[in-house]
Amino acid sequence: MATDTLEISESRARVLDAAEKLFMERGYASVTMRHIADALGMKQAALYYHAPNGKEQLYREVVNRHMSHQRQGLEKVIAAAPPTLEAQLSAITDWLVEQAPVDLMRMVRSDAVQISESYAQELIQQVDYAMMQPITNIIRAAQERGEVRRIVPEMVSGMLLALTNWAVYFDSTNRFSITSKMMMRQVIELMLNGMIERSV
Amino acid sequence: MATDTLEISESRARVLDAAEKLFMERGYASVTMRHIADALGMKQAALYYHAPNGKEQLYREVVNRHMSHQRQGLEKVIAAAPPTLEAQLSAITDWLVEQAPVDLMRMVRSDAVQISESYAQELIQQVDYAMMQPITNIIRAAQERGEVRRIVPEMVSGMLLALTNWAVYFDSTNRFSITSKMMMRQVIELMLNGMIERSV
DNA sequence: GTCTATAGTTCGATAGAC
DNA sequence: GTCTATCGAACTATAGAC
Repeated sequence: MATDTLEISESRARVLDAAEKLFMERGYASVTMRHIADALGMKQAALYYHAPNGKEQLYREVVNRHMSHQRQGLEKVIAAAPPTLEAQLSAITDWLVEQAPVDLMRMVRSDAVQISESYAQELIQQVDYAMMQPITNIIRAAQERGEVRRIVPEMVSGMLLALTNWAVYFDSTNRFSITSKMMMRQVIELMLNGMIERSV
Repeated sequence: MATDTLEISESRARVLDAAEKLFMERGYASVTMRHIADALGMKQAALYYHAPNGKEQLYREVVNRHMSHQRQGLEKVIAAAPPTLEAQLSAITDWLVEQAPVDLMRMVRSDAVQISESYAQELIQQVDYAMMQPITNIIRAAQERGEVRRIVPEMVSGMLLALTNWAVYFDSTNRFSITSKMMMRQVIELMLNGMIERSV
């Protein structure tokens, strides 16, 4: 995968940056090659010098680079975090909200599907490897330390990804005076301790 | 709003049904008037007899009807559920997963935005009124009964919507041998009691 | 590397016959 | 109510000058 991604030719990175920003914000169908070219300050046809294989392949390369970036970033912040579950989960959600907002569900169910059904499956695998696995691993480790109850760890990591996406979206609607990062701290606290009043 | 929605002329309902199914599955931009006409077994031009105000207005009417449907359904199942928090939350998620899968985040951030920025704001209001409020109310009631800790209730209802959307999506990827309804039961149990091992 | 020009499609929407 | 035919706009992509 991504033989081109190895050559980060500076100008190629600029193209991928502009394409990523637009694809992730508006979705595959809504973004035209003209939009991307405009963002780069060039004409639509000139973009085909940098993306000679067309829009579809450009989207694939954007996703490949993004998932690679996520996997590396997650592994890095997890390794750097204190070895407690709450600290690690906070480090993860901090990292995720700092990245450009990504709607994983829309990517799989709307964007990837209109490229091809098989690509949607491929994207699911990429998300699994790049984003789910690193989180699942620390949940499982906490279970083995006896800190966490018997719960399917993949369920928890899926929840965390879904809730982070939602927090970023929620923040963008300006309904609360709280940042998405702070909101996720509260979400983590809630997931760890539950909603139920226990003061007795 | 929705002066036309009052006349449920049977054939109009068929058009809205077909449009809703496609819009909710693929998103506004990816669905063409031809797709909708095909689903109804008619030619693309014939669809304009039923939707004379075009694609944009058709989407708005689909959303209006859907939100009205959600509000009525939520109020109904909440009223019918046993007066305990867990039973009411389960009734809510049961209802939500039984409906056609809806990606609220994509609707606001991708679909509505390309109609107009102001329509995106309007849709946020509709989601608030139709889906957030009914759930927020029962969280707040449980807090007043002393069952639930001091948490912003809107945060909990937002989480529940996000997680239900995610569970339906997750189920559609066929990764677990568990239905989204059962998955949401476990999610509710986790949200109530937390992940932390308390056996001591 | 970027441009103009344009081919080839597809889309939303309208006109008019039946 | 549904059809055929078509217009104008927007999109992907290519060709070729500079």
